[in-house]
Amino acid sequence: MKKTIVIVDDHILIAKALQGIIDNFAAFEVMYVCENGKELIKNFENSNKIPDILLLDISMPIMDGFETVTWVTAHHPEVKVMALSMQGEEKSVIKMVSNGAKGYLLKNAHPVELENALTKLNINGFFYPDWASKIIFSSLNKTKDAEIKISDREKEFLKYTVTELNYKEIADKMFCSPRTVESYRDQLCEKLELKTRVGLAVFAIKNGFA
Amino acid sequence: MKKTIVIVDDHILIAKALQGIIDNFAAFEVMYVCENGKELIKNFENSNKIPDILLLDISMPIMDGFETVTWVTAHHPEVKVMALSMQGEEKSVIKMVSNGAKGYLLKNAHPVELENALTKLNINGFFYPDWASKIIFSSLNKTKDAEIKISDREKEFLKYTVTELNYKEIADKMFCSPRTVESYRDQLCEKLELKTRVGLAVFAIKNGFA
DNA sequence: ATAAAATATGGGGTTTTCCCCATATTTTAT
DNA sequence: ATAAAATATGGGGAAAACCCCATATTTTAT
Repeated sequence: MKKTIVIVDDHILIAKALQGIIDNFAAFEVMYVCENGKELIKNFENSNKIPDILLLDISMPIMDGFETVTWVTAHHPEVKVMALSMQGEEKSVIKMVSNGAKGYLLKNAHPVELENALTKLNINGFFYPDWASKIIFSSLNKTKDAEIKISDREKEFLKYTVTELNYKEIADKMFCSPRTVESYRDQLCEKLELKTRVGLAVFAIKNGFA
Repeated sequence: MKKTIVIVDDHILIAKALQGIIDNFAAFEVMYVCENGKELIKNFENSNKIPDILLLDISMPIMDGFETVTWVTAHHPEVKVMALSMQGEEKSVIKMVSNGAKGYLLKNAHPVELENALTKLNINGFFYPDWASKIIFSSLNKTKDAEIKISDREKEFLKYTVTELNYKEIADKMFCSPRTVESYRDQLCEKLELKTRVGLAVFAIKNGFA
C-alpha cells in the first residue's frame, strides 16, 4: 500500500510538477494538491482526504506554511508535515520545526533526495538535512537571542521606521509624544544592538515588520 | 520533430519536476536543465546543445535571469526565451522583456497553460498573458520612470546606505570626500523622488542593490 | 505585596542628515 | 565641436536624529 501525500503550494505549476515526480516513486502517491492552508483545511474536513504526509510550501498568500503546520499539528498530529522552501533561512526553519514540522527540504534538492527524505520521514518519523539540524541545535543554545521581545507599540513604530516620516510625524500617527517615539527607537536599538534608524528600517524589512 | 527546451532554475527539484511535465507534452521535449546562467553559457559553447526554447527562472544566485536573457539575446537571438517567475512584479517583467524575453509565465500557472504558452511562443514567436501585456504597454507611456539610470558609483553608495555607517565613514570606504557621498545621496533622492536616507535604504533593499 | 520591568514623557546638547548655494572636470550626446 | 549632463568637491545653515539625563505610571513577576 502506497503512502499518501498531499502537496500545498500556491504555485500550481510547481505543485503539479512535484506530483509528477512523486507519482513515479514506488512507495508514495499524491492524493491531491492545494493552493493554500485554507483549502487544505476544507479538504481535511473529509476524513477520507487525510494523507500520511503533507508537503508544505512556506510562503503562501492566504494561509502560509507557519499557520498551516500549526493547525495541522493541533488537529491532525498523525500527519507528518515536511516543509518545502526556497532558502533554508534560519528563522523559517526554527519557526516551522517548533510549530510541528517533522521534515525540511529545500527546493534545490535532487528528486532522489526527495524520495529519500520521504522515506526517512515515513520510517523514522522525521527528516532533517544536516544544515537544518545544525540550525535547530544551535538555536537551542542561544536562548538569549530568542528572548528579544518586541512590544506591539514597538512593532507599530517599526512599520513607520521604513517610511520617510520623521519622529514628530510618526508621533502624530501613533498619538503620542515625539519623546515616546524616540524612546521606542532607543529601546529597539538597545535590544537589537543597532545605532541608527537606518539599521532599524533594515531590520524591520528583513524581519517582516514592514 | 519535437521542439527542444532547456530549463534554467537553481531549484533543481523544480527544474526536474518541470521537465517531467514538459516531457509529457506531445510537441516538446527537455534537452537538459541548468542551475544558473553560467552553466547555460558553458553548455551553449557546444552547438549541439542549443535549444529552440529557453525556460528561464529569474531569481538565481550566480547569474540571474536578467543577465542570462541579455547574454542569450546577444549571442543566440534565435533562441526564444520564456521567463518563469514567482510573482509578476512590474519591474521584473519590464526588465526581462526589454532584455529580450519573448514570453512570461508565472509559476502558479496550470500545466495546460504551460503547454499553451510554449505552443504560442513557438508559433507566434512570443507569449504574454494579459496581465503582462498590460504592464508592458503601460510602461511604454511612462518612459520617464524607465529612464532612471543609476551609475556604478551610486550603486556602490546604495550598498552602504543600508548600513549604519555615516556619510563620513562611507566616504572613507569609497575613497572620496564626504561631500561627494552627499551628492550621491542628493542625486539619488532627486531621481527616485525620495527625501531621506531611510527612503534610499528601503529602495536599495527592495530593488536588490543591498 | 512589593520590586522590577516596561511604558510614556520631558530637558538639553552633540552629531548626522538634509538642503541651499557654488565650481571644476569629465563624459555623453547632437 | 560644443552644449548638456554627470561626476566630484566645497561652505554654511536648518532640521532631524542621536544620546545623555530624569520622572510618573502601568504592567509583570516573585
